Formats: sequence, C-alpha cells, structure tokens
Amino acid sequence: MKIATYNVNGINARLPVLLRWLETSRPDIVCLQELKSPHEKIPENAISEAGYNAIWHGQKRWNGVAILTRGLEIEEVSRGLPGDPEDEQSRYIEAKVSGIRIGCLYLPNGNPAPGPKFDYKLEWFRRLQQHAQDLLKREEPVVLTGDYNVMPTEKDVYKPERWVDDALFRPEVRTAFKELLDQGWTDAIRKLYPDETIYTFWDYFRNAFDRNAGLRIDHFLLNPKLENRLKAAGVDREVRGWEKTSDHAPVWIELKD
DNA sequence: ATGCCAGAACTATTCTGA
Repeated sequence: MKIATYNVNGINARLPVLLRWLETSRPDIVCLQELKSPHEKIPENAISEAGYNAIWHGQKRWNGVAILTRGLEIEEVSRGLPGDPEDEQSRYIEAKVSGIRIGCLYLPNGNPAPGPKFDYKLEWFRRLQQHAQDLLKREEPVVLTGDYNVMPTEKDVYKPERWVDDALFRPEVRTAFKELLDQGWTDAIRKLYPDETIYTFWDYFRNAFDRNAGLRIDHFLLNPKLENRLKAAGVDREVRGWEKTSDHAPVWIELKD
C-alpha cells in the first residue's frame, strides 16, 4: 500500500504534472492540498480517466484538499477540522480507505507573524492537536498527512537562522508540532531517515531548487497501529524539476499489507 | 525590509503563498 501527499498549488494549472506523476508513481491513496479551485471546477473526468476515485473539499481561489484512490472505495468521514464551526477555509478532509483512516490537511501558513494570520495558525494547530488526540483513541490504523507548514527542526531548513521569525519556523509552531508527535504519532520520514537532509518544498525564487534551498514541511504522521507497518518512505524530488511544476514535491510512504 | 515566481480572479492589479 503506497500513500502519497502532494501540495499541487492549483489543481487545474497542475493537471498535466499531476497526471504524469500519478502514472509514474502509481500511489494507491493520494492526499492533495492547495487545489485553488471551487468544488465544481475540479477536473473530475481527467482524474477518473487516470483510474482514480476522488473526494474533495474545494474553495474559490484558495486552499482546498482532496483524497484520491486508485480504484479503492473511499468512505468520507468528515470535511472541515472539528472545533470551530465559524471556520470557512477548506483545509481538512478525512476518509476511510481499505481499513485505514486518512486525514488530509493543509495547515495555515501563518505569515506575517505576529498577527491575526499567525493567531489563526496557532488556533488551527490547537484544534488539530485535539482532533489528533481523539483519533489516537481509535483501534484502527490512522494516517495524518499533508502540508503542515512547519519545519520541525533545524535539520529541516536549508538556513535555519534566516527562518527564526517566520511563521513556519517560530518556536510556537515547532513546539506545537512536537506536542503533536509526543501524543504518540510517528514522523514517518524521520523514523526511516533520522539524520538525512530531506526537503519537500523549494520556492520558485532565486533558483531555490537548483541550490537545494529547501524546506521539509509536508509530513506523514502515523499512529502506533501503523508504525510497524512502515516499509519505505521518500520524496519524488524529480517532479519538482518538471515544466510548470508545483513548488512542493510529492512525498510518499509504503506500508506492509 | 523587499524583490525574486506563480496561480487565481469581475483582464490588470491585488491577494496569497512559504
């Protein structure tokens, strides 16, 4: 079972790249973020012709998350992160696929910090912690994956000193991420590669990809039921080098059946 | 501090991203 997460930065602008990647990588389950598309404009037919079922939570212009599966049945559990009925942003969708519960999330960026956007990020993080705690009470395997917009440690940033005041790296969000892990979640990439420099995002400016000036902000968190099933994990780095690509690369894990 | 790039939206300029 191969599960992937990919911040596409606009699903319509990214469609050729997305389809090419699906064909080469062939993940069984895919979590997408930053669809930047209203519900009715998601390219449903193209996804279906590529052999994937899909559920999604779109939004005009911003955000948007989706779960795709290669022929597997998707049972949607919820859309929207619990804890704030006023929150209109499409940043969370959860489903059950093949006995695995999958939460697909797009955590707020939070810049500029401090400020209202940073407050929203921290509040969203608190709600995520609460929901994650509830999920841990379950007996079933659970994956919480997506764009967390957090570099967990200095190893996850090309130049940590430049990012200390940024909403993706400030102590508050690193602490929040650590608290999440301390609940009992495993960071899949770090479990398999504790010391390697691994990035999942390179910005479009200043030849960041060529200079490998990257960040690790897309993560897979596994509950204890899944930890022992983790077989492999990686980043499809080459996709970041394709024409008209996203600023993120896809990240994936493989689980024992 | 800001620009550098990229995508989307009531098409030209603004907002957002990380």
